[in-house]
Amino acid sequence: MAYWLFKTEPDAFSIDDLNSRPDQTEPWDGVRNYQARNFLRDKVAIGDQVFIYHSSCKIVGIAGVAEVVKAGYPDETQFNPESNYYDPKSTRENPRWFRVDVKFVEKFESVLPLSVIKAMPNITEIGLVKKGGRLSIMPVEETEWQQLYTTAKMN
DNA sequence: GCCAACGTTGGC
DNA sequence: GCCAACGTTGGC
Repeated sequence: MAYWLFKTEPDAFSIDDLNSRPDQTEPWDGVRNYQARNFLRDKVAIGDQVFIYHSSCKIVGIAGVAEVVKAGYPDETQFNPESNYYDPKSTRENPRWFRVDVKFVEKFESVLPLSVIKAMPNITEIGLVKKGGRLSIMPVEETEWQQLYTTAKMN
């Protein structure tokens, strides 16, 4: 089993939105970054654990946990001219963009803020603190996952 | 295939 | 709203 972090803007879709769905699942669509695409297409597997990260909001940080319930499959929005995520260069024979489905697992009582994550001395590999923190789908090492999870639960 | 220009992300 | 850090595009 692997660990991941998915970003979302809570103004558009938050962990509470995920939790409030009748079946508590959601397709993670609209990712249009090749590095993130490669993870979604090739690496993310059923049962993997996912930190849900809130970005571009008052308190940015890790808000809770989800679990992958469907591995990578073509993102239908790329074929829809009406969609914001439409990509005219993508074909059904050779889809360019992929997505996965996740289900709600838990919401932390308080968000683990990015400022705290950055101040944790052993958290050095996660994409949040590398590459300018701009990747929207990133792997999390198991040792870092454990530390982040424990810290989030203490808050 | 290089690289400048441009667009986007995202923390602050 | 600013701006730094990236990613993408397109001319050559």
